[in-house]
Amino acid sequence: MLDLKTIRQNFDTVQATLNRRGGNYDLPTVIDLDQQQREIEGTRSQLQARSNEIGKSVGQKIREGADPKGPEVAALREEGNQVKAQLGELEPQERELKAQIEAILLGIPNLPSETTPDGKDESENVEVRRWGDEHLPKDSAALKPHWEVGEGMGILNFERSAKIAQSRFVALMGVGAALERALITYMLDRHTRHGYTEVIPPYLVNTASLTASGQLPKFAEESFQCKNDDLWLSPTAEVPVTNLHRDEILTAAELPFHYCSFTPCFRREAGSYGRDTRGLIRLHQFNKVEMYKFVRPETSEDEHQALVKDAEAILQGLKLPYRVIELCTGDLGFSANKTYDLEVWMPSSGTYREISSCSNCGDYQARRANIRFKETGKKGTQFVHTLNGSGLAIGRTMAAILENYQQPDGSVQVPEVLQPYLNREWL
RNA sequence: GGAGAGGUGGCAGAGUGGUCGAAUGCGUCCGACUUGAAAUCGGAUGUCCCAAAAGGACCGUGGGUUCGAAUCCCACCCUCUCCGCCA
Repeated sequence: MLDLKTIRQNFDTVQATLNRRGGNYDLPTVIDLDQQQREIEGTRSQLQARSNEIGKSVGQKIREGADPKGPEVAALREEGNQVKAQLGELEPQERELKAQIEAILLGIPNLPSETTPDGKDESENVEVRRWGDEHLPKDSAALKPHWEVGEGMGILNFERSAKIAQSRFVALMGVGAALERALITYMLDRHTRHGYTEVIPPYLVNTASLTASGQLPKFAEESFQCKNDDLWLSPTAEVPVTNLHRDEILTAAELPFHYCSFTPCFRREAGSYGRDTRGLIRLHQFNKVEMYKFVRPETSEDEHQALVKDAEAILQGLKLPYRVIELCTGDLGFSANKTYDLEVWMPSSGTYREISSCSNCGDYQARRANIRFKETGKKGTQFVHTLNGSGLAIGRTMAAILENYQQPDGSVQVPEVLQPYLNREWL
């Protein structure tokens, strides 16, 4: 959520920065409503002050021995009732205005960072670097797509999953399930060794949590909802982990918090009918290891770079070729001010596919979630900065392994770093 | 699912109609004592709105009673304990 005070004081700058994303955001209305609200608040708080005064003096008079039913007290009561009647009109107006402002603000995305490149859509994203050209498979043309490999080996089963649930689900069988588990463990082991605290959060989250991290109210159709309860299936560990510290005041000394969290993720993928219909790329349920940081504002840019490196380390460990893309303003996610995507090489299609997205959300989520920190000895509080990044999406990692480690004879080699976890060299 | 208890400041915990934004303890900060530290003593210390003063809001949430509500009434949410069931 953007800071109302900032919008008020730097209207033109905020509007211009927001425009870099494209799209239309109704800031003038916010300002207008805010002005109305503040006017009413001024009047209301004066009336409130008078009402408080009356209340106090009634009490005092009675204590001093005035007749509670006498004319002196009755006059005050009468005035009190009048003030109250006026308040009764103003209060609902003010509440309504505040609600309208809040509703609009919750629908406005984060401001892009100054360093985020301008662009209208993903075609204008900027490649930052590539890694692992020496690991590119030799004869890509002969390689099969990962679903054919997996189904051929009997480790991926899409048909039966459609029977159990729907399309866009998969069952992992035998060594496929073991590979999934090995990847999860490998990633968590690596991140915890580098100072991330492992978290297994609830996979069902309430409306307040989804609002805090930015999925609601705008993207309700993207999440699965439990009809009988105020609960949704979490679309990413980012949601529960953000809310670990919702409505908390942390102390400066305990920051930063670095978390890593393995969770299943559930997404309706509404509006992506027909895209990536085969394979592991776009499923309603997938596993992911997420990294998440709560940091002091002045460190967030460095923490962001480090986060990307931590995600890259997984791909490098697996020797999977990838490139790093910086998203342009038009492709930036709702809560992010700056995002790097990691895209892994998929030989069967000859393309790089997103396997990790590492975002700096600045204080945007922290405002929505009301997560602040306090400097000991200093007055007041500040919002923390939050960052999140996949480290990595497990299903897509498996897809990349099945394709990149595929041999001409159809067998698949196990990446070296996973061999200890799987106790085998070949799938 | 049945019965009961409870939600108060960073934490613990008092407060059952006005003098309560809220005792006390812990924690934190400043100072004294000390070579230094601990202990001890003195003082300070909630958050939010408003540019700020003044003022206002906030004792789970939302309503109600009252001149006046942390305190009384209603509804809802959540937590805990016991019983039952159960991974």
